[in-house]
Amino acid sequence: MSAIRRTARRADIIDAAYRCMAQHGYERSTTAQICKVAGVSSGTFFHYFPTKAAVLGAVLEDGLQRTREVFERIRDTAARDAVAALDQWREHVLDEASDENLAGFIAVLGAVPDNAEVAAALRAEAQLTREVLTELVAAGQEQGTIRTDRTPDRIGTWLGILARGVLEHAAEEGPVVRDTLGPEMTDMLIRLLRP
Amino acid sequence: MSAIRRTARRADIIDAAYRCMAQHGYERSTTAQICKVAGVSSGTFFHYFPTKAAVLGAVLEDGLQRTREVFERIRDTAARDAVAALDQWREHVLDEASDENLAGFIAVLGAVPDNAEVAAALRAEAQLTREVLTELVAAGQEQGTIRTDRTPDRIGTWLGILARGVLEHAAEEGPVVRDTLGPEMTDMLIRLLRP
Amino acid sequence: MSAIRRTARRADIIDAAYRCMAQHGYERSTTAQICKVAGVSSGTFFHYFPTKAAVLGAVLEDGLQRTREVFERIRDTAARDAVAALDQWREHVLDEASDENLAGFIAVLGAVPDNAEVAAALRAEAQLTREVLTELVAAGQEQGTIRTDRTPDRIGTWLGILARGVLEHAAEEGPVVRDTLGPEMTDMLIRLLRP
Amino acid sequence: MSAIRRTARRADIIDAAYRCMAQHGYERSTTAQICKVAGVSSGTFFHYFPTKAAVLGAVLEDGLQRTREVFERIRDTAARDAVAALDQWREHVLDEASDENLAGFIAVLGAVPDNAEVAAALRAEAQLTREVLTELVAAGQEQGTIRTDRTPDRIGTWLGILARGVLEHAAEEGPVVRDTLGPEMTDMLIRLLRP
DNA sequence: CATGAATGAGTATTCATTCAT
DNA sequence: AATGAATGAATACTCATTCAT
Repeated sequence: MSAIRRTARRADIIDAAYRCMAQHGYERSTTAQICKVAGVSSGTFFHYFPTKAAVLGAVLEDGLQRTREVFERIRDTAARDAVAALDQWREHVLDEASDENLAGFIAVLGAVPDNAEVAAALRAEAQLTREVLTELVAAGQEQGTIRTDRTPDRIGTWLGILARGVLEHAAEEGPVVRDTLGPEMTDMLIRLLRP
Repeated sequence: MSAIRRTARRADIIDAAYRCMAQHGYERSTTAQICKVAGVSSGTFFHYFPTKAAVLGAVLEDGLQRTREVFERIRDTAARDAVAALDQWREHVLDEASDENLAGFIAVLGAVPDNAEVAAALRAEAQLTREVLTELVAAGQEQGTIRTDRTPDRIGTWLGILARGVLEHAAEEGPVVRDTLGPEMTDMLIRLLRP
Repeated sequence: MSAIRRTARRADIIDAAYRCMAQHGYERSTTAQICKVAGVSSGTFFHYFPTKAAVLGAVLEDGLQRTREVFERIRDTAARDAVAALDQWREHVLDEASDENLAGFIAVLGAVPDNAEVAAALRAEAQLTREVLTELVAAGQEQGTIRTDRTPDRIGTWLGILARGVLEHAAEEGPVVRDTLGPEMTDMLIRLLRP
Repeated sequence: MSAIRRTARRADIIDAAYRCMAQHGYERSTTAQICKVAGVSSGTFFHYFPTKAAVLGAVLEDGLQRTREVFERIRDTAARDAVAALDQWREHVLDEASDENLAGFIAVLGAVPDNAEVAAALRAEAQLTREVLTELVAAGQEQGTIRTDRTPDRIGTWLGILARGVLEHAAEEGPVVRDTLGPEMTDMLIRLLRP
């Protein structure tokens, strides 16, 4: 069997797991259900992943990969123009909040299984976010567009808190009205960060 | 058996369920474990609660009761001094974030079981929070201490978002350092809300 | 529920497991089958034993208990009359060889699961057998009825080997014809042990 | 592909199965594991053997072949000198007991799958052993070196029992100390068989 | 009211075997 | 001939819930 098809199967399962867990949480998503959604047999499921927790790990790894790409671009922008980078980040947060599945999926992460891979992926994501935001704030401070009465690290932390709040809000309230939240968030950021 | 003892038993179970679920999530907290922590038999457990979901409902109801009390006081203060009320609310949020169990428990709520009682309690809590915050902001606007370029409802929503972010942050990072987060939050609120 | 009934249930399961495993071996005896034979549900099975291996452990523990009783009597006899004790032991071996289930059960023990309890029980049984046989031979040597050109330990070892051979023979050939094997065994022991 | 390579593959699988089963028993040796040890894919495995039981059958057939060769030689010797043949047989038993894998493999045979081929091989081995030993004893009786107060068949049976005991002993105690067991066994045989 | 033995549907996972490439 | 992806029946074990005592 070709490597392409093999990858496709794997991706199907990851995708199915993502959707199931976003809707019903980790524990209530049975492997049988994921198999059904992915259109594979239980045997195939365990051919690709040793345990159910491992698929969650793969889902997170996948998400981490996408986050890395987005943050890479934000990082590049920040070096030139922190305000523009901030706006990119804001768009990214709103994108996530608008993705119905993702918003639901975040909730899952409150009750993760004891699994090294899963824990590692979560830590990596948190670490990455923290790093990039801190860097972004530091750049803004140097460029004179962001207040300097707090350390980049602390301001970055609060940006993270804000993002989490928006995501949770979206998970609760359903698909967030982007047109409302977007401008409001811009306004908030200006007030919070201006020198 | 006296009504007092009956109530005590019930409270023991609720408390045990709260602690178990805060630590391991809803699904991974077994009734057996809750019974053990509460010091009762499974028979007794199901004597007081028809299902496992019902205990979660009771836990939430309990929390809602406490929230009501806190918010009642905040409401009273707001009528006279919205800024002072805001500070009370901020304290309340920090209290919650500092309560290790509660921070963990919030995470649970991402993956709740299909249960009318539970859903109702959650809705009531959200509704109450929204109402009080909106009211608080409206009062502040009238008193001239809060910006008036947005509706009380929208500003209230963002306060809610902020609170959720802090709670989630606490759940992830462990017991939050109050001394750091507290002043920063005050600063944030001032920047966000001043006219 | 009374302690008596509780013990009875446990005993039922142990007995069922013993019979199933004697007939089909450990791996091929499913818990479902054992439950059926014992007349209990799977829930009850796991209420009394944490794992399938644990029942095997209990079966062995049970057998060890019976072995202890038999060997206690043999030990007592040996102090006075080693030849008589030897005959008691021979009877015991033939009893075991005649028990169709037991003969089959011995075979199981070739492929035991990795389980501490099981391993311990097997070791205890082997140890006990070795001890008693060694003691018996030593007594016979003192009483002048057993050859003294080998150590009690070595002679005891060969008695053990003989017993294993008889048991295996019985497991293969079906219910052993006691009337044939009995006298022959006496003859063998005389030839092997006389001074 | 040449017949030689074909045979080699087959032999590899048989050898791998032998080693796996000797170590973990029949049920606990998975086809995947055997494939890995043999260095072939599952497809190849099932190309050469229709079922897992069939490989066990082949392993036994292989062993039977080797047994035949040994016994052929013993048979030849017996016609001239039963005592010498007995010593050859004793060496053979000790060889088997010293072979760590074989000793372990014997244990497997307690829990064999329901399979005609396997059963046939086992029966053939038992039959052959019985025949040769009976013949050997008969020759010894004619040569005046073995007691004549029992039939060759019964004496042969006891020799078989003894061999089984030694094998089981080896399986339990690990690699048997040949230097100890060898002379002792000679001594036993002399005592048991002399006229 | 309190207990804990009993239940059985449900779950993750294993593994011999098939078959398209 | 050789591969290894795919299958799905089978299995040990969990856990919310019931009910006789």
